[in-house]
Amino acid sequence: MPGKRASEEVRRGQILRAAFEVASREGIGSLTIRAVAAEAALSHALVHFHFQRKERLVQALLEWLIETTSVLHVSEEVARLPGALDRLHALLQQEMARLSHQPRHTRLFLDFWALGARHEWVRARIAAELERYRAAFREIMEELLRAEPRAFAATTADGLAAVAVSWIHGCAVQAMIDPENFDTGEYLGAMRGLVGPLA
Amino acid sequence: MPGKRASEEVRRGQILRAAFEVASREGIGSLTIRAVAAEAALSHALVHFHFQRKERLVQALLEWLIETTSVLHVSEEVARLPGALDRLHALLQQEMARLSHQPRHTRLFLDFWALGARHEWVRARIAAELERYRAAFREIMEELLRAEPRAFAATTADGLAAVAVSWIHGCAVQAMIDPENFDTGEYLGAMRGLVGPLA
DNA sequence: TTGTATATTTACCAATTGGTCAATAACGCC
DNA sequence: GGCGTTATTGACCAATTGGTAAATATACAA
Repeated sequence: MPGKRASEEVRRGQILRAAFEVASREGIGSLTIRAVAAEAALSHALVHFHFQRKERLVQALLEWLIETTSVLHVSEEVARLPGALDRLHALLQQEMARLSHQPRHTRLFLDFWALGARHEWVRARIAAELERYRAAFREIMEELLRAEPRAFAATTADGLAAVAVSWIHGCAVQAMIDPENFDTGEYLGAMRGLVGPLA
Repeated sequence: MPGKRASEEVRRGQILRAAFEVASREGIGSLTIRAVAAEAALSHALVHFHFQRKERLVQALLEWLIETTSVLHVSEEVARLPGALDRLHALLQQEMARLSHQPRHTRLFLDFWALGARHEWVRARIAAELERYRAAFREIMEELLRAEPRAFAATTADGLAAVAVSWIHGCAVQAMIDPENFDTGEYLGAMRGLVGPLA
């Protein structure tokens, strides 16, 4: 006996939010259509009706995750900082704060990351997002090189951006597995100590 | 009709190697007792006989993985390098090389890492290993601080070790998801450019 | 050879899973 | 109110899964 109807758009959003709840709580490996349906208080057949195959639901969930994760948005406030180095520091700090403020998003991203090692479409999608991330850092690094050409003579903007991205991701996985020993201030201070003296 | 017998030790090793094959090929999520048994050309009941529950097999696999991964072993050659900074560079280079030379181990580690976000015993085991890893780096960093007290005045050995570990792990996950854009030389060169000028 | 311990297997069970399908009720339209 | 469209549901299916138990062949000792 069918319940109340809803538009396709509303229903899909509702199901995707439920999928996020289940996946972030139990892991993508434990994401079942039935669990999602139960979370959304719907029948599992309805999930099939809106997403056809399970793979498409997971695909849509990855898109949803990418869209709803506030990743590397250079805010007005940060952009208005005078020195390129200060902007870099602010950006690193902002990204580290994000890891702590959206822990479920970060954890789920790690899940997809692991999934990407086996499923080509996941790998490609994340690689594309990774490229955007790297490009945003590269921009800042180019400014930095222009501002302080002598101090950073030994490196390139690409290289510096790569280091920054690697570092952020390393922090993400460590914060996940060993949160007690993860001290944002210490990590940031050390990075500042490394980059700062050059300028 | 039972096949040839084998000692418990031999058989356990055989099963664990099969488990590694399956897990590294298809992911931990797809690791089933039957798949492992098929890989080892044994009956699935025998796997149960030797490991009781599936969780124990996965547990044993994590131990096996940690034991057989050549992680951060400071070789004689590296230890004999004169400068602390040179030793650090050599160590970073060695760790990056490991990521490329044991890609299946690295991938499987990432799988366990993601698993650790949901299973306490995985998290605790990896956190312990992470602490060992960090401690090894801390040792080098302390030497570095002793050798160049003025250059690294703004940081601590703990902080520097944390940055190094974060960076290595960030490289690991990036190399996994986006191998085409992962250039060891570039990454290493940029890190050298950051740390080198200080000394 | 006979007997015993156990490593190994086949057969089986219950639960879960992705997926399909026909029945049905809610909704907009006339 | 009647009617067609379709979102929604429960029932069902086949495959896979972790796990158990009894049967059986193997290795080894007496």
